[in-house]
Amino acid sequence: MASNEQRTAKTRAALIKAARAEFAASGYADAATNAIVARAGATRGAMYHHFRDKLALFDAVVEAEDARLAGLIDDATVDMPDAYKALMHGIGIYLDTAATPATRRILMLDGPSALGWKRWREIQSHNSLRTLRDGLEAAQAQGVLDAKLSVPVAASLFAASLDEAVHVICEARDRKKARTDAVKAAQAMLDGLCA
Amino acid sequence: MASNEQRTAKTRAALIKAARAEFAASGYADAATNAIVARAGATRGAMYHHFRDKLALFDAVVEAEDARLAGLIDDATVDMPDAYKALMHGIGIYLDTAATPATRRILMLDGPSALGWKRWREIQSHNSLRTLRDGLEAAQAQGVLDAKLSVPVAASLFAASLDEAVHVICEARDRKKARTDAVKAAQAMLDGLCA
DNA sequence: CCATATACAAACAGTCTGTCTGTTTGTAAA
DNA sequence: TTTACAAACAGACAGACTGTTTGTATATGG
Repeated sequence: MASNEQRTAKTRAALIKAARAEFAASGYADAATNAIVARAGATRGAMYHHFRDKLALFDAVVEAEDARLAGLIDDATVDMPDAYKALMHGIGIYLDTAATPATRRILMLDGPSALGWKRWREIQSHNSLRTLRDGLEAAQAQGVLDAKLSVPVAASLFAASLDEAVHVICEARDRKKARTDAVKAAQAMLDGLCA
Repeated sequence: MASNEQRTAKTRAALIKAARAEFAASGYADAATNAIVARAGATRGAMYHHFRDKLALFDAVVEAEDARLAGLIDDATVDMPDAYKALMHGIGIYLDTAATPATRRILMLDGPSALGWKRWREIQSHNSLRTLRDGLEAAQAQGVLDAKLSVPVAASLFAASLDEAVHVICEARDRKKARTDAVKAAQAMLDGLCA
């Protein structure tokens, strides 16, 4: 009927999707593997066959989530020659996409704590953080960004303030106003990096 | 012999101190209450008498830790009339103090995940984040900081990049160089807020 | 068709949290 | 000072959850 490859792909995908929902709803610590496999229509046996442990499953979810984010940003900025404009546009996409409960909880709340900062940043380095680093590098090449700055460090610090902006926006009573304030502050800081 | 008040103070202090060490060593999730009370020379019964649950104990540890941080910054900047200089000096203190394993793990890794971003920021709002907000407000009053920016929002975003700087410094092979790079980027962003 | 590896199922042991019950110690009024 | 009560603490217990282990079905390659 189904080849092993197909079975594996199907089961893994179902588990990751279910895990994403469960981790988003309960947080990493309180998400029971039982609830995950139930939602996926699988068993714990299958889960522990495909993933070393609960953390490995979470790792896969984080990776998928951040890759999705990076894809959205890439698509939206791929044909923007002006580095500064592309950066500001990418920031907007990031703020709007990451400000969903699931992404926020998984990527920027439980991610660093569960995976450790190092592994968490390593995942982002290939995905969402890469888009920002590429943007800053382009800006530096165009002479917009201060040549004396370390791009990786500046990208990390700036990315962190964007993550914080997501939290600020999500918890604000007036999200619209919070978003404008946050964008204003982020732009000011970006301009500072460009001085 | 010992009054109830004294007993309570002694036990609570011992528990918080032991919990700090245990949370720092194992992280919030993997720190067993058994290990905490053993280190404190107490029992789980005593612990659950003084704290609603493990999370309440963690909350107390976070609060104490952030208060300590704020105190250090306050002391170091209290008699600096120039707002900008005080900010830069405070940033240095923050980077050096928060870059210890215990503070980093408890305050900036497990804090947001375990307590939730809202509660975590609420604690910092009274302590370390307050020192930064006060500094930015003073800068705005002195006409240094852009008057159009929302100080609370700018403080949050900037604080997040400082937290990130701590991670970057701690994980870098060359901490010295990482610190200079981070300070450079942070100063550039601060200057952007001042433009 | 057979032997083996892969995919999955279910029971099991160990750990840990929060609660409950019981005991000791302090406090305050009679 | 005795007595009644409340606070501080100790230890046992139940429930939940993770990771492992053992067993079974399905696919794959010879």
